[in-house]
Amino acid sequence: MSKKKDVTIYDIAERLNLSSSTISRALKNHHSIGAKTIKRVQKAAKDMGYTPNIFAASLRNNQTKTIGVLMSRINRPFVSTLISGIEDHAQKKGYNIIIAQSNDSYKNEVDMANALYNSRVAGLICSLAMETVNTEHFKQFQDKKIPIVFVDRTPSSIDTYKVMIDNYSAGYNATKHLIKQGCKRIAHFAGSQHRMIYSERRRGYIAALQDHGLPIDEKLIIYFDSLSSEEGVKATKKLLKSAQPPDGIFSSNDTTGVSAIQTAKKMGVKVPDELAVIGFNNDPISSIIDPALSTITHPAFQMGQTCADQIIHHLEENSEMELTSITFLKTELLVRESSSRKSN
Amino acid sequence: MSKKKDVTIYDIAERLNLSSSTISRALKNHHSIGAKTIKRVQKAAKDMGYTPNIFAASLRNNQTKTIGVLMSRINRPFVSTLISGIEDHAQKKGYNIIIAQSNDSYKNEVDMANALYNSRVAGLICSLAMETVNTEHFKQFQDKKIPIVFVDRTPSSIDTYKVMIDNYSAGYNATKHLIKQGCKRIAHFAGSQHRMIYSERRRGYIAALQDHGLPIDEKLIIYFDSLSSEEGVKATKKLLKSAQPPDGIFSSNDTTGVSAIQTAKKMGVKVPDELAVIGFNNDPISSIIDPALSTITHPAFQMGQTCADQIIHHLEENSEMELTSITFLKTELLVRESSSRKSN
DNA sequence: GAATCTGGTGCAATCGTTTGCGTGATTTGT
DNA sequence: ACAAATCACGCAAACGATTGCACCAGATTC
Repeated sequence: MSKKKDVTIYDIAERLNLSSSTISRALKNHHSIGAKTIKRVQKAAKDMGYTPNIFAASLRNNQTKTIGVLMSRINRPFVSTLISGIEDHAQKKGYNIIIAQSNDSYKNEVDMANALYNSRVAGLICSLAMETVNTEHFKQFQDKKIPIVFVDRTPSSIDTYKVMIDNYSAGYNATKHLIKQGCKRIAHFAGSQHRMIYSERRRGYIAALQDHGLPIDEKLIIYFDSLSSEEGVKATKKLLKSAQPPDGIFSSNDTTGVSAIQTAKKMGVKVPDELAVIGFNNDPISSIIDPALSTITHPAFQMGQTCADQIIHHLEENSEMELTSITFLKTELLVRESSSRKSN
Repeated sequence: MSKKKDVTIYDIAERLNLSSSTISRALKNHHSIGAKTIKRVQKAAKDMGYTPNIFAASLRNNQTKTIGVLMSRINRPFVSTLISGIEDHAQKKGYNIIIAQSNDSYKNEVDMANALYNSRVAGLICSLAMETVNTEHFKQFQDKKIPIVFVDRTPSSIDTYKVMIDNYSAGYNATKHLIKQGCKRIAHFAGSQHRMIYSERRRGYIAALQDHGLPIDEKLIIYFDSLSSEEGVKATKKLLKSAQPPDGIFSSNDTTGVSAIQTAKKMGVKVPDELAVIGFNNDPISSIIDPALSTITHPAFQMGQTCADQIIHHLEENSEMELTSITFLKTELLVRESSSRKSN
């Protein structure tokens, strides 16, 4: 019935005949408080079931222990694992995370960024929506010195913390691997070129072809809007039906890579012998498809941890200077059947 | 450099020669404030870039617009989609969600529950860890009248909001489907029987067998700890090598269902003709495996929305009475090749 | 013209923590 | 033994929004 009032430091103070200031300090082991007093206070606090009121503290200090996380969509293997990593590290450091998703819409991203700003998060971890070009909505954070770390889908227009993989090298290696398998006409499933992760993968693909004396054929580069499975099927069909079909595909994600395999099989094209395929991300589906899809592995969980670490480190060291840094995490080429030609 | 102070209602008051109370009221369209004043105030607020300080408000009102979400693991298709649904609805209603994961450990669940409690969330949405038996850690929420909705993995020991599917019927239907396909010896991959969702699926399985005059063979029921793919492979091998191998498997999730298919294929057992398989959840992998895995579909996103709706509705209507209700969402039998015998 | 309303606004206390500064009491140094 | 340093703690003012109550001018009523 009666809403039990929470116990406050005043209640403890009264019980112990001390002042609230002493309680406050004792609770945080302040050195100016006697050791026995600290003991007494902490014991009393526990006994009385004291819970600090974070609102009062946040109000007073004008800061929180909450990190905002803004992603395109939560329910994708890479993203959910990333978040899992963020949560893991944040939790260990005593931070909460509050999450929001843009659904890859620019408008939503802006709205959510504003909402997180209004929630007065201590820091922000963000992966851009597919659509986003303008990044004005992040300026408010910068103005208030709220650290931002962009992860995976990073903007080139903002200098701040970035955690990413070397998409260029990954794209290069994936393509090179196909070349080594004997592919001569390698197609590329490219994502939105606004997003650096995709343009870099494409750049790696191009460079690998060039370095190995293969021609660049723009007809072999298919640009996707969302890299969805439907798009993958459509593109594969078109490619395989064309006059000079490819003998290899480097796909910017696993979803479309899997679609390529499925479509090829349906059309009677042998994978990997007539068409070698490699994807990107190492999603669960990549190991389930038959033949299993070769891919590039992301250390998603670790990326999440790294993001959280960067933010928290910045917050705690209050290093106003080094507001920018780019961390690259290792990727690996994971060769499976979809690109392993027996002849090799 | 200089930390720009946030603009407060006092700043607006000063600018407009009004009092802070008037500003506060005008900002919420309080009826006792003149219409022109409201206009002026709101315009000034916008112009000055006013952002309400949620800590001050929360402190004063002793309530937040934040919902805690406690899940086993975030990076699983079902869970991440669920969260996506929660976020979607919460956002529309102006609530934030803060998430935590137990990693299916009881100890973590307790810690996280406490952390969320200390964060003073307005409500809690939780899906129990595999291990959890004791639910003491939720009592504090109940004592403070903080609404809880359990989703999917619900406890039987607490009367509160619950959002779930009818696992009994789903299990019954899945099993019945296999029977209709001509299966005579149907195995069941069962999850932890502490979790009602798994015991109910098992109960449905048993009932379906009985209703159709098939014997119950405990040797055909395999109890899993985590329903992981490794466990799935092991169990399938054992079953198929046994003296009387099953001709059908009803698996409590898709992960082990897929493992069963893979293992059967590897062992030269034809799916579905020699072994029909049906899973649960409709994870992405279920449609990728060849033959595609029949399964039971969960409306995960909608479940998330429903959870958020229940909490928020409770919060806003302040209905102290109806503290309990169980919502069942529809599941559907999704028949794919892994259980479609040609003869039918 | 006095009394009563009413719409519009201000006063001041409150929520619980934090913290700069001040003050007694005890210890140290010489 | 006395000044100085150290220790342990309390006072009181913030932090920004909310809200019960009081207040006042003008409108209405008799």
